[in-house]
Amino acid sequence: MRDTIKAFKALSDETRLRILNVLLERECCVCEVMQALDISQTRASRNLSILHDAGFLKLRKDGLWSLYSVDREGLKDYLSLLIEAVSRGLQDDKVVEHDRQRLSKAERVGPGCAVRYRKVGGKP
Amino acid sequence: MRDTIKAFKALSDETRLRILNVLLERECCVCEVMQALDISQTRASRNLSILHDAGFLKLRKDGLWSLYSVDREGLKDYLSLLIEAVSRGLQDDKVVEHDRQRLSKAERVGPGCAVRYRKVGGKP
DNA sequence: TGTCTGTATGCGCATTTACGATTATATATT
DNA sequence: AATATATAATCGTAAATGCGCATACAGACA
Repeated sequence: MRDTIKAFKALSDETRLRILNVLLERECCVCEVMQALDISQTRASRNLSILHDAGFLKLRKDGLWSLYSVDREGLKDYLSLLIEAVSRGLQDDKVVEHDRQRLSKAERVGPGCAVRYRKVGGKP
Repeated sequence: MRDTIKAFKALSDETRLRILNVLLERECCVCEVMQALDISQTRASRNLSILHDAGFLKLRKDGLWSLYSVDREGLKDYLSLLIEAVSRGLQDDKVVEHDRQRLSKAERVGPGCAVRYRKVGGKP
């Protein structure tokens, strides 16, 4: 689940979506990204590394340059895996499994539902 | 782009992924969700509304109860649209279009690349 | 070796986010 | 109408996030 969250978090930022779009055009070094988006070097570098860390980018070093890229098919496959995970349920996760167990015992109207979260006395 | 970001942001949180998983089992009211995840009412309600606002959940009112649900196919289709948007590029977006234009003029080695972000004097 | 250059990293700050506690709203029920 | 209950909204706070500034790091080359 942690990786899934990390992946979605990487995609939930305007700068990073813009970077992804630019990289879909072609492989870029950091300074090309900063030129394309008109952002600072720090900002470009850090968001590139976030996307890379989340598994969306490939990194190739060429001398001084860090060349980031993303192959469309690879990205599509990766996203498809995420879709499967979400739409079928994260079955291999212990937390989620525990949730399901408790759900089976959950009652729509029960003695300990929302009641305990209300002040007993009400307004005097 | 704003909606895309909102959707991914909704998915990049453990509580909300857990909620989604529970709702994939069956339709639930808020108090069932809080029982299943063992979380507070406030927390359950707020995160449910975030997922709903992002377009992942359907809401049905029945008396006092708010019944949230998600149909697997609908979710899958919705996620597929997001994937398409990301993996093909957000073409209908003005910001992104502008980025692409600047990219076409961007140079891998240019006079105003990373240089301007370095202190001129160096260390004395 | 020393310097130049592209990239990465610490640090501080402002903004955003998630949460609990409380209060408000809406629907039943008596 | 009065009360009870399920849910939503508000407020304050702690943690996370994004960014710029400055600096560190690594490769290229004199």
